[in-house]
Amino acid sequence: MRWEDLDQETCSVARTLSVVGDRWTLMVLRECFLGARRFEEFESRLGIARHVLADRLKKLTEADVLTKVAYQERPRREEYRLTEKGRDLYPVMVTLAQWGDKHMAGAEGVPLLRIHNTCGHATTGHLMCSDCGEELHAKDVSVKAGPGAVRVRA
Amino acid sequence: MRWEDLDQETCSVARTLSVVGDRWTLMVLRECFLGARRFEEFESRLGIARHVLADRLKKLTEADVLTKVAYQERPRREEYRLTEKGRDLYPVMVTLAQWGDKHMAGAEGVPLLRIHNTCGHATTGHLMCSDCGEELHAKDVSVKAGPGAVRVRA
DNA sequence: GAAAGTGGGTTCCAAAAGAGAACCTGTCAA
DNA sequence: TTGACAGGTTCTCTTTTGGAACCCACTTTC
Repeated sequence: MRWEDLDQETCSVARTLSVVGDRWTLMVLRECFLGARRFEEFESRLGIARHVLADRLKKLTEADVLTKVAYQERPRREEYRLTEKGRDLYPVMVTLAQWGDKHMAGAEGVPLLRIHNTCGHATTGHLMCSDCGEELHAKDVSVKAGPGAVRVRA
Repeated sequence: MRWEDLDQETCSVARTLSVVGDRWTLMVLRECFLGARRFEEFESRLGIARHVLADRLKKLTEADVLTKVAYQERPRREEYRLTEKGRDLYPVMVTLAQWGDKHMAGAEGVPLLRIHNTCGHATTGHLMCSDCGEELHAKDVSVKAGPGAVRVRA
């Protein structure tokens, strides 16, 4: 299967990955959530090849995950900002980061703490059921074909 | 920067992506959570090139995300199962799927519903603060250098 | 007013990774 | 003895990266 065909899949994970599942794309988005906006910033923070960065920013903009906003005229300069759709990827970032905190941090501890400004404490996000409020674990969740299922998976 | 250097980064997202941030790896893991275990199953469900699949399964096994378990002797046949470390990636899968549900599903609706067996209802996971129990949103969370921070980021 | 700097790219080449198909290895069943 | 099955490996060809150089519209400095 070619990567470009992924968005045709009857699976939300596959469809999401068709947008952000690339080697560099999630790293670019990480920098967005950490405040990066300009081409130069992304390049120097990530050490990514410039044409690859240009391509990823273009694709993310086309996918409406980022948007270009002019921050000066003459010479016109534009920066990239997360859209609402892009900000909706925040839970993905947090869950990725937390897996890294748990399984990839060395003896020296986690590199970055997340502070919940609302309550003022260092926080970890827990995935809770929208219905009963209990924490969701893989073993307690099964899947069922939804309205958009073309074929049912085992 | 080369992809292999990512696990040296002082960032849990980068470190996580060094293990699962590959084009195909997350698709392989999706199938694991949907019940796939055998080489043949992964191949036919994903349409992935066989040598790429072999390579990803090997790397995931080396990273202790999957483990090989013999399910028959003579001829010896082994299947791949998620380890505890692998199952810990479940929140990542759910958040990816939910983003796809929200932003990539067409008019026909979401392809797959997740049922929380504990309460019996179709569920969506919400990321809640471990401390105050409120839902975590990007705008309410800031970052701070943790004990494992080598250099502080802006 | 020429030279250098800035931000955001594009172009080039060599190297690495991917797609697709064919082939290999035990083992059993027909 | 021929085939089938599961799980790979090997081959060739195409696509994508990594890294460096170049470009362009302006501005600032000499």
